[in-house]
Amino acid sequence: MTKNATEIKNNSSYHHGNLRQTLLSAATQMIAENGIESLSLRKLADKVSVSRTAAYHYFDDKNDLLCAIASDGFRQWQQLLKQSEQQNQTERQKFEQYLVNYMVFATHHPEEYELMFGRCIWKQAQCTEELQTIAHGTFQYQVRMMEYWQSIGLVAGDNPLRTAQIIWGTLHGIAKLFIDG
Amino acid sequence: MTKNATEIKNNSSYHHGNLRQTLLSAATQMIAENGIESLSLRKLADKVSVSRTAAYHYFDDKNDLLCAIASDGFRQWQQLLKQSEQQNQTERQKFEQYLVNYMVFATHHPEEYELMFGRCIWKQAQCTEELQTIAHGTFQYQVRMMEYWQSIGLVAGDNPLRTAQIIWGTLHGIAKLFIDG
DNA sequence: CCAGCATTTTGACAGTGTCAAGATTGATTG
DNA sequence: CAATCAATCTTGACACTGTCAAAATGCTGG
Repeated sequence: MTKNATEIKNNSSYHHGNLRQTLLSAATQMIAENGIESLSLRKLADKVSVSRTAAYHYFDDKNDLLCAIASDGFRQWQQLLKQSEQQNQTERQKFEQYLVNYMVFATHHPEEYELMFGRCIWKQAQCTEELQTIAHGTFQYQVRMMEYWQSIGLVAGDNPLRTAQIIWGTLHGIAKLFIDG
Repeated sequence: MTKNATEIKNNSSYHHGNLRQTLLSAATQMIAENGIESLSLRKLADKVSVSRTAAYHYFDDKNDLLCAIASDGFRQWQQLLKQSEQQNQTERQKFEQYLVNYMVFATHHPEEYELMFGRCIWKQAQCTEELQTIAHGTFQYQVRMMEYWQSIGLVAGDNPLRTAQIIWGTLHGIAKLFIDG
């Protein structure tokens, strides 16, 4: 039973303290353990020792909660991108690290990855403003990296958007193959 | 209200006649229209004018029904593969047709495609024997095609399994990008 | 005609998301 | 300090879901 600081509950009080964060991290953990589809708001509430509808004060919806988790995932992932950009020396190393990072993230957090890129959120305009923004941001970030790599001739082609799309698609496909088998 | 022969119901009788096929095609249609997640056995039963648990005589489970639909999808797809192999002349045409067919199938039947390749079936051993067999078959079929193409030098590489995996992954990724946007 | 069988229905249960109304508490102001 | 208020959490309720057990129905061979 490992608890980090965000999961501490003020036991003695009716009010929780920081329920929103607690819900988010508990839900993320449950998803990582048992998959997205086996996460229910009620089980989540049980785990956090709170009533079944408590989450509705912080999230419109179950979908809204999932979007928040996915947003966190994108934040985390973008941080990973920046890291790999700083920790390596040659541009080629950075590019390779970029590819590797993608696969590592996807295979180490398969359920969260599925949540971020899978249909269950993006299908029909169920996507939060916030999620859309941050996801778009990370994609733009990658397009800019690609643009630079193409400008210095490290990657072939002259249409960074298209190239990024293809590479993303390829990595996504391979990652799914790895995950699903 | 277009009905094909498989959807005809023997209205006057308690017994349906060919409920299994009727369920399958009605479910396929509903999935194509409103997505996988909005298909419920009860709505399906309503649409077919039959009681909610009638399907359980033909399918163990909701999952079993989905697997049957996916199996049909694979059959249909494999037929498409064979067609493209016969209708074209040069090997290069055949290869290109193979790639095109994949994308056409994925973008024309996005929901069925999602069902076939998405997680909702393949996740945790929820996959039917039949589905596993036929899916494996179509994949093997493609590996053999790839093997041939590599043997005549049309496609680079000498490991058909690996190459097929990569191409599959790539196509899958790009298809998902097309579908989800 | 009737017994047995395949097929379909009814009843029931637990689980789910979600809304409306109430209960509790910490903070704010007079 | 006490009263009020707003934020926070809980209870009750509803419709919907998948699924099981038991009953009902109709077809079919003897």
